[in-house]
Amino acid sequence: MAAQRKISERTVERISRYRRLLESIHATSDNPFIYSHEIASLCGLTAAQVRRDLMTIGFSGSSARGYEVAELLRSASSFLGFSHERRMALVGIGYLGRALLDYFVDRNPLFKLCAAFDADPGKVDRVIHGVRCYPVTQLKTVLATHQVSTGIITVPADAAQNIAWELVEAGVTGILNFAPVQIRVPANVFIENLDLTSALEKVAYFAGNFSDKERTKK
Amino acid sequence: MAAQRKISERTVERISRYRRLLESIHATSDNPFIYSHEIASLCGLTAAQVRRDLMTIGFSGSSARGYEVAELLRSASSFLGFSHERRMALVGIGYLGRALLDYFVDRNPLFKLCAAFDADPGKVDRVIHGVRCYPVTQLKTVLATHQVSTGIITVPADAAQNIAWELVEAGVTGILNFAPVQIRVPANVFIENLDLTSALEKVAYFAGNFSDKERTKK
DNA sequence: ACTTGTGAACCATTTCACAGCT
DNA sequence: AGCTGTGAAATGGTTCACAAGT
Repeated sequence: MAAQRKISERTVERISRYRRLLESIHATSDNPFIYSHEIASLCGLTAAQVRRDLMTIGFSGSSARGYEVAELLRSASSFLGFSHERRMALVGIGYLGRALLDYFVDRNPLFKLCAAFDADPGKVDRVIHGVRCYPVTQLKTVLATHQVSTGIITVPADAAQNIAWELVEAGVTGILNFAPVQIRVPANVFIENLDLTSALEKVAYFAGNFSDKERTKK
Repeated sequence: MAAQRKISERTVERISRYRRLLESIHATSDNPFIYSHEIASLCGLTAAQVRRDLMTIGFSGSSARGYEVAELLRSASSFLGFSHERRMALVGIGYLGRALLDYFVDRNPLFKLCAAFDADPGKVDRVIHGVRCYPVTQLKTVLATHQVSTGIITVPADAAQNIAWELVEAGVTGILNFAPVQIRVPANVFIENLDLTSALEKVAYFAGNFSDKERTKK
């Protein structure tokens, strides 16, 4: 109980990365303990950052042996809400949409991608990468029966806002948006914009103007 | 000249978004001027943020009429380095790689995606979405002839570090990495990690714990 | 000796608030 | 009256540095 107030987006992202790292360590290494500086080095962060994050999710280690891998893995999973299944839907079955279906299906059994939608009748009424495809017109109905809480938008920019509204009306409270437009959602819905173009233009910018973000430690 | 020191990644990303917004406004609207609060509202930001960013790139508007759209568009393009062509290559022709080929090809004529690579011989020696595909073994040779400065990594996690090294050795100074691992590169190479899994897990986290990031203005 | 946990310091980014312009 | 440009304040995030544990 007593959920901590306001955990930052950055922290949640890092917890997700720690979790995957620990999963792989737990599967391959026989050392049941790990130090903050080891996690840090594997994730490209500082040890202080890792300790701060673990403090934030209320996880404690031992001064002598560090953190117990299995325990931390469990704790991070529980923090991220891996205790119950989460149902997701994707809208926009273009190349990117299909790639994401492939990427997310079966990556995590608790994140169930249970429906995909498209406005093009030629793309629906079939199964792609194991996910059933429906016409967008059926979005509300299908989402209601599947209890979907999270949506992924991969439609063209001009259609994105409408789709977002429909998702929200259908009960979705979290959206991962790949369309390169600012989408308005009610305050109780979380939206994460992944703008591939600006990501690439950023890389190009810093590739040109020698970056020196990496700093020699100490 | 007199390049301003240290422009933040956040700022560059926003400039990229402003630029695309202005491009569309320039094409569709006949009003040659725009106010900071208009840009802000269209991008989901505050007017102060927009003015600060434009100040950062050294662009000035007029108190009475705001910013000249065509001028600002030109200025943002020039800031982002759109004056000269930039050559890019993608490594890893899976579903995601193919989707990105489709996404980035012809999106911006100055960002030329000129080669794709894969370790699987069955995936190469052909043209996908207009991009020629080569075996990874030819990476260095092909990149050298094409003068590629920017790389996109969409290979599985365990192959990503090696590919990054090869890209760097071939002269690449900016990498957009989709593999969910921390990649080490020399300090003069810029790397941007786009981790789809942690993005989705973040959305799921905040979708569960009602976000209230949106705040009523004033 | 080397670790964790953490207040405090530091640094980056955003927002405020207002002078100055039109 | 309503805008821009910008110091200064506020906020948010990261790192320092050290007490305390083993």
